[in-house]
Amino acid sequence: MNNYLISIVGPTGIGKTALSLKLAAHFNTDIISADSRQFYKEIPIGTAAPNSEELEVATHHFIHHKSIKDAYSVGAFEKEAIEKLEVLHASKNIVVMVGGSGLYVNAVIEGFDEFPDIAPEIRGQLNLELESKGLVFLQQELKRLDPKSYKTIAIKNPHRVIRALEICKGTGQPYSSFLKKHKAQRNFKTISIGLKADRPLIYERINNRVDQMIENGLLEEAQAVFKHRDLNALNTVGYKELFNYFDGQWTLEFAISEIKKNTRRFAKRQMTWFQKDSETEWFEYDTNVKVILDYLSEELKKTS
RNA sequence: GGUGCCUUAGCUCAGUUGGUAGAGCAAUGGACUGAAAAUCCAUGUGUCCCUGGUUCGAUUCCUGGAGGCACCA
Repeated sequence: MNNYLISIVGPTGIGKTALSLKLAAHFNTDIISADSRQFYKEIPIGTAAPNSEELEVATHHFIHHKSIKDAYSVGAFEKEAIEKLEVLHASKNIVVMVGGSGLYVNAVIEGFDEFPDIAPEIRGQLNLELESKGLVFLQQELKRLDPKSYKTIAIKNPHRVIRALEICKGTGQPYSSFLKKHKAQRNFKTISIGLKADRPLIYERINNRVDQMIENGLLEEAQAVFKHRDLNALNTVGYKELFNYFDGQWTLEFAISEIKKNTRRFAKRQMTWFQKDSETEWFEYDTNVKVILDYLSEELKKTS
């Protein structure tokens, strides 16, 4: 018997959660979340995590399983998600995955190359050097330690440069030497479906959803985590803007309009990412679920 | 009603000693191997408010008009 992962992708606010619930109910299965911010239990409103009613429709995994204070990464997620899928596939041959974090979706479907764990102090040190000596200095370091990566990675992107350098320094070997670029062997087949809509409609839905989040208590939620604002988990749309309001730098009105703008830009980046995958079958956001189920049953027949 | 200033990209404004123009923000396109809701890259043609005049040529100078702001009545 073949095992399957039905992966739902698309921009934020388009209705992925609602579709995932319908599919999970139909196939009587669990939902794996691949959303890099819904992991955190302290920030459910601003991340549009499924609410308690929705969480009861199906068993969810990787929702609210971490604290904003936990260090977490896509590598750890890949490992946990694959382990979880092994367990679930033992009793269910179909599992639903839903999430808007392209890198995390890829981690599960295709896997990454293996990298040794690197002591976090190395990255801390590199970030200090970025501030004191500048990006050009780090670029030259990379040129010396890993000329291949120097040529291939986005050299103007500090995160990329620091990531490559931390591997070089932490392992004594070039970052590029770990990149094998082969897809991981998975014990399941993936069927990827995407939800789409016209740009103005997506933006309108985003604007409305932000207003709804404010009504639902986003300010209180952000206030409660304000003192942890430096944590990476809170470098998140909906929080970082409100922190500027709490600071007195921005008016509430401006902060809210910035949240809307940054969410729209985020949605655009998600679309750019997901469009690349030619395996994904795209449906209009309001497609009747029957149509999607028909497509899925065809695909399940085809590959079994 | 009078006087002065203003009207240029979606917004806020530069600028052209007359040769049809450029910044910031917004917007758009893209990248992405353990920070990813992160981070980074690329992209600037618009009746230069309208009208007539001067000129080889006017967004720029002049006349008239419209709208805005300020002050004086």
